[in-house]
Amino acid sequence: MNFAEGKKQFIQTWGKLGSEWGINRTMAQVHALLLIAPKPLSTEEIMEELSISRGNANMNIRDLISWNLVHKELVPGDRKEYFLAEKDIWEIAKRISRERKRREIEPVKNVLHQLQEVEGDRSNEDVKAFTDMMNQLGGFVDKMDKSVDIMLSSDQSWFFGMLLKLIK
Amino acid sequence: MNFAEGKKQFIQTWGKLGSEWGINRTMAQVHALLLIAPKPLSTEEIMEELSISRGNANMNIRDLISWNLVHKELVPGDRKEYFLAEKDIWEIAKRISRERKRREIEPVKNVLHQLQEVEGDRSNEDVKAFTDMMNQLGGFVDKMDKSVDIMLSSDQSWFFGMLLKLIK
DNA sequence: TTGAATTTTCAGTAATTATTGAAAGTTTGA
DNA sequence: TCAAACTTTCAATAATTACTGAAAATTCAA
Repeated sequence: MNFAEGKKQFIQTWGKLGSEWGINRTMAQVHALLLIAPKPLSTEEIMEELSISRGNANMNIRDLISWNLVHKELVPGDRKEYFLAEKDIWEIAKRISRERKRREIEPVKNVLHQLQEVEGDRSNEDVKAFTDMMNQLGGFVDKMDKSVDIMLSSDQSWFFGMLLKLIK
Repeated sequence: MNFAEGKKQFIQTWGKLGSEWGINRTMAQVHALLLIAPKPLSTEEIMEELSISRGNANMNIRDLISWNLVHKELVPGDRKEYFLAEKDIWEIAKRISRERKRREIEPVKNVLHQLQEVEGDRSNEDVKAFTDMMNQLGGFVDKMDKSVDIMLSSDQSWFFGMLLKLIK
């Protein structure tokens, strides 16, 4: 496979993976493009490479910035903004984890804790089943949340070293 | 909060979480309903509780079965099929992980390995950046994949015990 | 200040994804 | 073997999500 084909396939694959995990396909494609770019790219270049409109490019770049995966780069003597992606994969994983935790896990955690306190006849089997499940889920989400905290304060080799040390 | 409100909120919350993670909202809601049901439910009951059509209920139940999260239960002397969800949260987490690994991670892993072999001028900075990123991503996905394997062969208390033992 | 360059917004539209409901298919007891 | 009970399929439709492009807002050099 040559470079041009490889690039195209990477952008496609990353976009598909993103959409399978609830991330806008185009945002993932912009991310893919920036991940393999040796230099910062302008909005124009991103529009051009992915054949998307200015509005679309702008919104998805902003979104990537709000995930801390991309930042602006200012080139002296140039009015345009350029964009550069974080390239370290462990750092990328941490930033995605941090945002998903904040945006999606913690709100659910709070709801589950609320739901552990529903009032109702404890001898009623529906209420019993509900409360049991809320307790189980609440406990699990708490542990997941703490696991993410550990990961966020680790470096890659320590983290995987610990996790994988028992492979046969 | 009373039971009826709590149930409604749990179904809503689980559906929202699912959709944020790329899972059909209704499938997640059917799952939520079955998770808190003390007995197997029929298609009719699911349609009724969630106000969805027969076709929709049927497709999402099939989907949950294909994820190994739900199975059929046959009641002697009854023609209808009833559905029961796996209730153990660690088992649920494993089954979801197993399927996402199989359906989404492994295909990406294979593509990334392919992409590590793109032909091209190594002195070209675009090619260099591309290859470096494919190597980094390939290595990372391999480690994630192995981590999931460990998790799949662990029990909950061992897994979290190991992971959380270093919390200050 | 001014105005050209650039970025952002957002109403309208397109594309994608999910749902309905009725017809076709299957199963099972008599 | 029949036919009622039940499940599955899928074309049509609805709902949701994403995208465009032009206008508005912003920035900045002169």
